[in-house]
Amino acid sequence: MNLALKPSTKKIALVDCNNFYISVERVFNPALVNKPVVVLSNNDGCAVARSQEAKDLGIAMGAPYFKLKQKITQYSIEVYSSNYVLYGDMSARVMATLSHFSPDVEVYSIDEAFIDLSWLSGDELKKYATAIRRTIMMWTGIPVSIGIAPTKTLAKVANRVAKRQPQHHGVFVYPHTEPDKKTVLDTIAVEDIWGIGRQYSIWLRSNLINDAFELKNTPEWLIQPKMGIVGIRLLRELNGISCLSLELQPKSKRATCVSGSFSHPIKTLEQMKEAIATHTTSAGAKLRKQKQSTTAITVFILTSKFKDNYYSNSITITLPIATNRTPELINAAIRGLELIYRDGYEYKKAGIICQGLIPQNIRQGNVFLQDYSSDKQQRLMETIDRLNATMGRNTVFWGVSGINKSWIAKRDNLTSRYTTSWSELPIVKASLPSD
DNA sequence: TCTGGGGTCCTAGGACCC
DNA sequence: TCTGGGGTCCTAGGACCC
Repeated sequence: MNLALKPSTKKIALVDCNNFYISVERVFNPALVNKPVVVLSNNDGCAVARSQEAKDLGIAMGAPYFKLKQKITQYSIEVYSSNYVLYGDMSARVMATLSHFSPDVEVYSIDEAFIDLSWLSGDELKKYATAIRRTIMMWTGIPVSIGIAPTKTLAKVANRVAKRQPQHHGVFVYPHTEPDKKTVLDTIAVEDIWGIGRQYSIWLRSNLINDAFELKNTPEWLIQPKMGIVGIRLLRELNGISCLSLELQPKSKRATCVSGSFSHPIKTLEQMKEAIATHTTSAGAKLRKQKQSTTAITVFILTSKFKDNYYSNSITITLPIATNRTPELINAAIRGLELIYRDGYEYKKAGIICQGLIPQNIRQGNVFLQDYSSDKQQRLMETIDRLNATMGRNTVFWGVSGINKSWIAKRDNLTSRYTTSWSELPIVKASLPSD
């Protein structure tokens, strides 16, 4: 047998926060416990998180808000705009808690982490994971589910079992014997496997591969032509052969994107310039925080795809020198915008993507241009970032970004940033019992 | 009136080079 | 009829994830 195909002996745990955004809202507003709650996407567009009670009422992931309004009134569903500052801060607390339990933590997303527990014996796993779960609840108030298996893909499967089957109390260890594995994999529909999305599940089902057990036993030659190397890896992971290792160092980003829908359509170039300049300003701040510079900037604009007269366009501007300075970025973005903007359309969304990111300390000189490194410009950017960090976002901004910003996204039901803003600390209202 | 945002990886195909 | 071969780099588009 090929050495690389040896079954994994690792014990990988996937720790996943239950209904994360909802759980965060509940930490700061316990009255929401046991009630149907929905959190909306940016611009209050559609439902991105639902409590179990809301799921039971048939609120689908991604359902547009305007289609939900009737149900929301009918069942008194609580609705919140997404509060990413608060969710990000609570996420960091959960991840910090995990690092007390394993030296090897891969933060996979805002609400999930893979951790290595390979040093534990099979018998100790359940007890240890239960302790993790209890500690996270105690320190942060967030409920989690934990699935443990020899590969990441199987840990995802185990996590699903932990979450769906209450008898396991939120912790499930993937079994060792073949019949037990079959029992678990039989319950996982093919579209619920990590890495199988809409297109692949349609194809798999048309080939009579309907669940994880059937996929596990499909020969590689059948999968390869359609799903390529990704499919082969997935198949092997299901068979206990590790193809995806733990990524302990966060990889530096290859691209950074800032985009957004408008509260109402933009119909003039002037307003669009404001929007693009605003997004570009955020992107610049992101790049500087990541200590990266960009070599190219893509501008894109589009109208609603749900309406007639659809128009979308994009353009990529290559920068003569990699930069993360807002004025240079805005110049390039506006230049791009002017090339793709057409009058007579109602634009619904716009954004920019910075690509070809490189570490900001590597500065590739261009012999035709003077190099501006480490001069007043650099100090100016640092000062602006510091002011905005300490005195609030947009304390200092560029005039071209506009002042009114009537197009800015809606967030009508926003909770406070309880953990990161002194002015928004939770208020405890105490009243003395009257006799 | 109202349909998210920010990412990753992989592949195919074209341009270009020797 | 014939159209080198091998390699790299870049880009666009598809599929997926949370």
